[in-house]
Amino acid sequence: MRRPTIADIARQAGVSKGAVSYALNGQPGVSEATRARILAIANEIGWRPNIAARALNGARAHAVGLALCRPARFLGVEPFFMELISGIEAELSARSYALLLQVVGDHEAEMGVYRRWWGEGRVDGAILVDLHLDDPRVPQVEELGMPVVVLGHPSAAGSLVPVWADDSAAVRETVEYLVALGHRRIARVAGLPQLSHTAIRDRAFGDVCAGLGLDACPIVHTDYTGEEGARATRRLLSSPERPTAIVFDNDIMAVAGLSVAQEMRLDVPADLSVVAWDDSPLCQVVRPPLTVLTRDIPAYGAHAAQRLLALIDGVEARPLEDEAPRLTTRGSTAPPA
Amino acid sequence: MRRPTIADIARQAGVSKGAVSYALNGQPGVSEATRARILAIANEIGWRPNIAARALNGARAHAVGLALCRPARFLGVEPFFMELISGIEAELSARSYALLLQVVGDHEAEMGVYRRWWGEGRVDGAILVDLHLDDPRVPQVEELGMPVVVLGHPSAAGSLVPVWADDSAAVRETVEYLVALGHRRIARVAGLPQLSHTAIRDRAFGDVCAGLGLDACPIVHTDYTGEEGARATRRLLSSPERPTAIVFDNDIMAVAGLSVAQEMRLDVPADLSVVAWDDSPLCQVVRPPLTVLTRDIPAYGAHAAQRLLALIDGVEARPLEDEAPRLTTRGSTAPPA
DNA sequence: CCCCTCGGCTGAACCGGTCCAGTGACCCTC
DNA sequence: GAGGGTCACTGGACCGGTTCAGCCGAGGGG
Repeated sequence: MRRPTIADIARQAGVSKGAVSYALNGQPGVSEATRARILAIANEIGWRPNIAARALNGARAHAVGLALCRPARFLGVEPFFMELISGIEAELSARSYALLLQVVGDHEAEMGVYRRWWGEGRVDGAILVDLHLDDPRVPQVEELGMPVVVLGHPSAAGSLVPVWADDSAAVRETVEYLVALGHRRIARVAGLPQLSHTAIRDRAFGDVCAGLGLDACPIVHTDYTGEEGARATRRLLSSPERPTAIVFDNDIMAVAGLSVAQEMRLDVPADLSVVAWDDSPLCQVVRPPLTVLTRDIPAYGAHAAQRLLALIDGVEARPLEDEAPRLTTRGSTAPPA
Repeated sequence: MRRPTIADIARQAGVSKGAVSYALNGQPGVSEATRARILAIANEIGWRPNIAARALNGARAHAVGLALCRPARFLGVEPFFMELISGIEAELSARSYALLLQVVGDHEAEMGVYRRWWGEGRVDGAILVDLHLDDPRVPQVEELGMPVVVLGHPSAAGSLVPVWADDSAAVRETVEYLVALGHRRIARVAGLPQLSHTAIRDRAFGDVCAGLGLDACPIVHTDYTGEEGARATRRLLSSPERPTAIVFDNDIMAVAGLSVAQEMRLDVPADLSVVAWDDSPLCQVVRPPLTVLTRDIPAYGAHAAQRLLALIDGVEARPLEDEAPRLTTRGSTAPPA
């Protein structure tokens, strides 16, 4: 059962292919009566435009790409990506754009994917995530000439359109809140040090702590996994000057840290306050529920998709600073005992 | 800067388009010398085949679709989908197939997506997940004539190619293990009752409990969220005949249940044993670490992708029963006090 | 009444590949 | 040395749309 084409419609309607094309695309050149007849036939025989044929005429591919460059076992852990994707999706599907997804092993493979997608005309643009310091992808993508929106701070985005949130403000809010509660020894269990947002949060953390005249404010870097989060927490809590509050860079490490504290017979929040970055159902089911830095991740994705679509349409896409993460206090933070 | 086409290569090599096509596709019809020359030129100018042009010749779209039909906030929670996707991906990208992803609100929208993808020639096939009892998508997809692999039990897959795991065996293994430990009152906190795998697990649970002559073995249905998992656990633990072991249908509910038990001053595993379905880093960071039913989810996705690619290639794709989930015991299960 | 305009439509080129029929050139063979 | 076969390659149709130039007829203006 062949898929119907405009030639089939043309034959049935007794007009030319050209007329059918005009009718179906809402362009002038056919009378209303003919247009209605053609639309009725198209509808009846279940015609759909063949995107390949459309794309061949220099038109858009009506798809954008997203390549994720973290090992599968890390990806699954964090709700972040799934939420981000659903936000991107919502925006794309409203405009009938498809999302091409690929999980890659490293940046080289990721660039290979972009080159292929772009070269084959599969996508009209892409969204770059997890920016690194001096990210090699930025100049390479710039050279490729593909429309790209970057999820990350403008300082690392080169000439690409950035969509970002003010992590520094969030760090400041958190530390100031903890200090207001009476904490003086605050630690940070951070993610991968080569990620640009890790660096930004690190610097903000250092600056705020110094500005408030706090004692040692150690930062430990991890790979975002529960195991490393647990190990980092164990180390921090075993030190002679153990912190009374720890800020974690994601939820799974925060939960792991919570478990470690309880294992070490420390009461949370009396002996240790815990803050997690990014809210997730997980943070609310553990006891005590975790104080978190909340972001609207789907909105974040949606905004990136909007900017990308604008870019593809040739509209000048301006950088977008999204809402800064907000501190949501729950049971895991309190004045130190 | 226009993308190079085979016409450009032909001009530079001084041959016809046809010869270039043969050379680039490894087909006979050109001498090795000419082929080498053409490949060198193609490589030099960075030529990539335009998939639209290829697809137009009745060739494959070289993409498969996956539509996920759960609200975004549920999707993010479970690592399942991300792991599944990365497994599917690994198989697809090895064959240079792309994955089209869409998050939809309901089955009707999902069918709309499939109709569009298939009608537009965007995909060569799709993978159907989260089968329901009497799933309306099955007959509709059959009618569409699109190659489809179903992740779910053959009994619900109609004429579509199923890839599934023996959940019944996993349920049996779990209950028998708990009974061997000395448990007599075992409960199950299940997922959405309309899902076919929930029904299968429910039935297996009932059968095994009855077969072993156990007392009341209640089943509570939820929407997979931590909140409902917590509520279900609270209800079960408040009943006069409270269970000494609970088997949860996912990890987040198991963690929520664990928290509820600890809140109610019940010791896990002394007063209550907890088993989670699907291992995830989460299960290992909480205290005690959870006994789980482990599946190799990426492999599951990879197998589905393999079957789908076979189907697309016109090879008869046989149903595939994947490995049954294995019980991995950790600290959350023990003989009842 | 004739010319001009314009709406409505046709026919064909075009996008970038694939693939088939056909054409020489060359070699082998009887 | 004529006939047949193979090899290497060419030219062009084709896929399913879009788009443009051009054509025809009706209606309006002078």
